[in-house]
Amino acid sequence: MEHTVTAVGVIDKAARVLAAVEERPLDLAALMVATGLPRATTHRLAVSLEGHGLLRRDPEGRFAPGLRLIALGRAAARALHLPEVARPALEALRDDTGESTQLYVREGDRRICVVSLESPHGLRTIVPVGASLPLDAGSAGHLLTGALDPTDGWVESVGEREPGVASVSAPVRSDDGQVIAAVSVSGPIDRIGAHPGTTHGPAVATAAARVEAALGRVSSDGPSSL
Amino acid sequence: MEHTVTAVGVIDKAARVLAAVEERPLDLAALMVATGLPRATTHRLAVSLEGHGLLRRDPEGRFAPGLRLIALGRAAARALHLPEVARPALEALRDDTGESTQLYVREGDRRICVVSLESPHGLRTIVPVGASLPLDAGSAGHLLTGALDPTDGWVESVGEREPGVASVSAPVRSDDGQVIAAVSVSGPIDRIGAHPGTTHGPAVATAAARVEAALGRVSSDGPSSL
DNA sequence: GAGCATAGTCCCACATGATGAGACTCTGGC
DNA sequence: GCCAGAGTCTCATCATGTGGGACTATGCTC
Repeated sequence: MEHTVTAVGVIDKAARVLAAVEERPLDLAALMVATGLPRATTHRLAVSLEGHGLLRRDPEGRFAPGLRLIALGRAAARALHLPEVARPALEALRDDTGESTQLYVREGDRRICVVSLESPHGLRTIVPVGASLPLDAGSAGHLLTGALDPTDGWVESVGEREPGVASVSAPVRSDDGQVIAAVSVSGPIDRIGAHPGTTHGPAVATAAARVEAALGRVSSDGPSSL
Repeated sequence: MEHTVTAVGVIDKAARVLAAVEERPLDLAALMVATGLPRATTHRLAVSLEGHGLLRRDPEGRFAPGLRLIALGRAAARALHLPEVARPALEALRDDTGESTQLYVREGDRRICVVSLESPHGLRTIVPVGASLPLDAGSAGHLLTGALDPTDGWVESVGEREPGVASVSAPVRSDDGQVIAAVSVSGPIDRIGAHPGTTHGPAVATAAARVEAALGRVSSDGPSSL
């Protein structure tokens, strides 16, 4: 795997250690293999990261991501101001399509609605801000697992989360390709049809791209999979 | 502010940089002041961290926590297996008190229920796993803001989240004192009274301590505020 | 219980990578 | 147009990180 090289070699190595344990906790030997570093170096870096709470030992003594990363991850999400930054694009999407629009972010194995704008139609989908929904139902949920990489830039679902409701979603990605949010349009099948992506997909993808642009510089100058 | 010193000075400095931007984004000058590092050093470390996605520039060019931290924070939360590890303690608490018990974690400015065990009583509070609730109502919400440090080890609330419902919560902390979850007992005021902490507080605090113990080595050997 | 392989930890001579003062360019305020 | 201070970059210096190997601990096999 390609590794980012910067002007500070120790940080490069430390980043490799953090990346190595992201998938699953590793003992020292496995961490050596995963990072390609000599044992003494691996040990010294891991213990230093542990000292700062960036790694921890699980009950089996293996190295795992540390709890400081939870707090720092929260700080990163907070600093993004995603709901505020995304709102204009979702308003335009609501006005353009006439349907309810939402923005979801992933939290653990669920998704949380962080922006919700309702359609003027009498019959409309209503998702309150703060609503917690599963990942395995609805177009936004599928996107937020990161397992989909839609070639058209959007995915649709029909009747998955709720009978009679269809939705289209597009991913908001960081510069390194990670899905950080999903923009959605949703409405009754009777009005938006069984293939809402055909009609609304491009507009949803455009809104997601606008959110990405509005976020400005997001994440590193590192390798991008976009 | 005291800084952790380990065997790798560059990681010590990088951790200071990450800590400095946790509260709010900082430009280079402010980051110098916050970390006490010379400008060239600060710049070089910040750009290297940015290269790995651990920092990013916000639209004003200030350094902020990077999006890799969101993914790593998720990995840290996942590796903890908190719901599974906490379940036995919550079962014992439910059996001991006869009331519904829950475990909440913080997500942004809300809290999510990750374990929910219901009382055998016909009249009982029901919070589904996955429920997303605000932080400003209910004992668990107050705890998860991190602003409370209850001397008795628990806090109670009455009728805040829902009329007729009272609750007691105790914090689950990492070794460095951060609140990572809240253990709660909740039930109708008519049965558990207007001061449920008097009756159930010690048991809730004990359950939280059991969860902490069950987590084993959690976070660093760094300075503890406990 | 002995033997062995491999885990984790630590030491230290040495090579090299990080340091930081200062030079340089850019930008915004006056 | 001037200036202060932002951000970026260079490079001589030396302090630090490196990594081979020694050591201890642990778990497994016989």
